[in-house]
Amino acid sequence: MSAILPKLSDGSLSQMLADQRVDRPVLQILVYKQMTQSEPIKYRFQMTDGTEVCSNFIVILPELIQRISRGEFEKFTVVELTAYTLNINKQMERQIIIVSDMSVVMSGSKIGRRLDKSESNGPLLTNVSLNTNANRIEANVSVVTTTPSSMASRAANQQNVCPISAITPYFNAWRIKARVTSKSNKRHWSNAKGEGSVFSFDCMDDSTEIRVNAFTKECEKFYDMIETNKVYYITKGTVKTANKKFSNLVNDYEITLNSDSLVEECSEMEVMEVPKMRYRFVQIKDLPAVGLQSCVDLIAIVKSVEECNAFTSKKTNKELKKRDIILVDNTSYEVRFTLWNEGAEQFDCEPNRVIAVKNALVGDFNGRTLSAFDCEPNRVIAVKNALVGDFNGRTLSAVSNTTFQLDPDIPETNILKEWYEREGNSVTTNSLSKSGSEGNRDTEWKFLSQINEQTVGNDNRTYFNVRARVVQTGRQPLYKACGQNGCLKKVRDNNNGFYHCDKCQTDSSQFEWRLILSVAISDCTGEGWVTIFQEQAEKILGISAKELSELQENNPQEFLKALTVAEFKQYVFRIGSKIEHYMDESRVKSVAFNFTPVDAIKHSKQLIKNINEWTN
DNA sequence: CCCCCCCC
Repeated sequence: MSAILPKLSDGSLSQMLADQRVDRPVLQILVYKQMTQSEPIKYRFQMTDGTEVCSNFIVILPELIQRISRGEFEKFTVVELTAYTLNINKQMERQIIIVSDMSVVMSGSKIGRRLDKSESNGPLLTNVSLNTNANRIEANVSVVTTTPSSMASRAANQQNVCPISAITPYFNAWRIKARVTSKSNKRHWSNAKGEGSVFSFDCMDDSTEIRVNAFTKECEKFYDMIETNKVYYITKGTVKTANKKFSNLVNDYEITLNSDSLVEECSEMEVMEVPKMRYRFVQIKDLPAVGLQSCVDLIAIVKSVEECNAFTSKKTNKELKKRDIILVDNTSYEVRFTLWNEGAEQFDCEPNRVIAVKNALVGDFNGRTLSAFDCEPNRVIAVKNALVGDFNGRTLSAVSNTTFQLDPDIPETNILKEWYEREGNSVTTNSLSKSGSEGNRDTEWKFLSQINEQTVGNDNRTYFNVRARVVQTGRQPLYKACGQNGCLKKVRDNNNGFYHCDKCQTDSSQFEWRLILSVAISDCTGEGWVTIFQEQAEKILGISAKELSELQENNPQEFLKALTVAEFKQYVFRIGSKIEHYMDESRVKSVAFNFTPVDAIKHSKQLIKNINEWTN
């Protein structure tokens, strides 16, 4: 092998395990495997620094797991650990290294064997001193605990901060640095077990989000201190399985503060790197595929704002206030979004602004609607965590942790504004919030094994909702189409610079790249192939047919990467199936008409019910 | 150890 082999950071493992911070150690992967079948998926890696071997590298972050699925970290690959955290697992009495980011230095197939010490980089400190980026300086200073300075204490603060996604009930040495995205009111409760007060807040870092609860003593201690949008270090607390009844965040766990808990506000300097807000936007058009009572985030134009009305609930006799606003996005679909009580009174936004909503509740009154409860309206335009409901269609509601942002500083805002100015303000929109049964709510949920000649109609398409994982994508999705007068027929290359269309009977030097993508999808009962056409194919791959064709011609590696972005992700697909008869057999053929990524749907009671029915 | 996610 003539290639220059990468140098491993010899000695780094013993330092790392002794809790001495090593910045960006270069290690070789010897083997890895998936730890459990259950969610969340975790991987355990065995790595070497040339001398020592450690089998306790754990990968939890979805982004990294996706890269594992794509084969990026094959055997013998040399990687640089760009972010890791050492944790002492008390139950198992051993150290675990949580890897939250790593990059490939050289692929395993190029190296082809285990590297040993003679090929490593010699004493580690030499390696460290070669580099002078900010992280490295911090890493070095943090070891010098005998000479405290502001630098040193800041470095000490940063030390052992782990991503929220690494928090599980199985170790308690975590320390997170997180932004508070919403804070509840203080509530009093009394029942058979006693009485007390409680409040909760949602925290976010660049890995994920988590709900934090504080009861009675901790409620009094921390309620005034916690402020929305501020960043805190939090350490010590009881980690338990999240109660989905009270939380709509995408996290299996939540934290309850206890008497050992420490909460410390971050200095100005330190808050910068914690993201302001994380969204998983769903398009309005796709709301029908979203389960009722789910929560979604979306970004939209505020088309109109109705009056705030007060009325008395017939069910509870409670005095309620509500305000409806109409949201529209560049799918040309609109939905009604209902704000409640203070949120309804205080909402102050002229039409035609862009709104991003986090955590809206999806319902179905006269189509799909969104609603919000007692939310503090910021001057914002993105909705996070809207709840999907089901009164006569689909609606969106805001719940207590729903937030919005007006004209958020993200690329989607400009895309929407441009669309609205160009055509959106004049286009006829399809409302998901009107009477009738449009949308997918009447579409039956099926497992893949249930889609067969008994369930599929003979002549027309039968529509189903399925939740499935993409396990493979076809490698030849592009074709040259005629493109004249809306003709999308495949053309034949005359090999003289002209392309012949059988349908139009023309030869033209022009053609249009189009997509017919085949994907193999799988659920817990079976698998099958579905066809995805142009617009939906561009959407699932996140690239236009034209851009993809350029990659195909100029960059085979990037082409393959672009083709496989959807692999191993889960979606809810709305598919149409029909039986096609051939000479000696008949086959069920399916087309995916739209889809929603499952991680954008959060928890859906409909899906959970469906799965429970199947498994019981 | 706690909240109902409300209305048409």
